[in-house]
Amino acid sequence: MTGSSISQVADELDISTRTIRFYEEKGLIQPRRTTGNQRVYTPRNKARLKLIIRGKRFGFSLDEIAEMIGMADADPNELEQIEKSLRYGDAKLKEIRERKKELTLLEQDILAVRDKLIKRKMELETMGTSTTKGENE
Amino acid sequence: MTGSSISQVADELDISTRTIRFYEEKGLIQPRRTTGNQRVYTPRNKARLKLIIRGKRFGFSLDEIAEMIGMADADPNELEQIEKSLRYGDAKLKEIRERKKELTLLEQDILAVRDKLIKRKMELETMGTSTTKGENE
DNA sequence: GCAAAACTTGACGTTTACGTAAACTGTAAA
DNA sequence: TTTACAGTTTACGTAAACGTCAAGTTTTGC
Repeated sequence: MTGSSISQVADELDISTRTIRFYEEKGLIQPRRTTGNQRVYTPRNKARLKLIIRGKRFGFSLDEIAEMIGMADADPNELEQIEKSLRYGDAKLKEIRERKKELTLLEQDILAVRDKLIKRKMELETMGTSTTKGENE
Repeated sequence: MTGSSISQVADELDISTRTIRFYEEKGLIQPRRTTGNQRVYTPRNKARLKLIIRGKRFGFSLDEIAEMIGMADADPNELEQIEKSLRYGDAKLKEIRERKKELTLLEQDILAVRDKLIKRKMELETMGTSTTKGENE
């Protein structure tokens, strides 16, 4: 129930301790401290870090992620604030769904190239060593 | 059949001309030139740019994208080269599929936050104006 | 209880991905 | 042809996201 140290978390999530501290500087996480002032990470803190990393992998900037998280941390007593957060979250969800579609497009782009390469490979294999330059498109 | 100018492409793809020239500097595109040395972009060039932009949205660095594109440009006459490209492409496909899964996780993270916010909102609404500070979890 | 390992806060350095300005050239319209 | 706009290269500037010391503090293992 003690929680993890910063280097344990760094190992676990495969990021540097500097990165973790940097995210804290930016206000993305607020781990507790020991009496000796060392950072302690709960599972919840780790989940938050995972979310950040995940967001980053999709090209979201830390500022954007901060907003997403700001959403999570919004003072839960201000109705106005909650509604703003909900709107922001919904926009992000829409964006995420669009990216899913684009990811499929990217996948198809690569599959198309792959198909061409495979066809060309088969040609080369059945054709023996004759060096015919196929058309370029 | 003349192709587009750099600013036309910039408008079309919603990026700056600087960005387009920068991608060229990095070797990601090679548009033809007019007799007056101005860049001319074919639909194929544009498709390439779209692929770059798409890749960027998934957190791929320009260097990584350059590698992907290198795959597409591999000399189709060298069997060895083709096989290398295929392996590279397959690796990228695997990566893309992993990202798809993660994207779903990110979506779920945000949905979870959303649910909490909605619950809290309903509490506030039914509860009238009493300012009770709920527990923080 | 003491050295070694891990942690702390600065603070400056580096890379990526462009922005921006300068100084010049090509192109289109009146 | 001149004028104005679009394009070209070169080069310095910058914001984001960390990397990398340095110098001191805390924790841990013997």
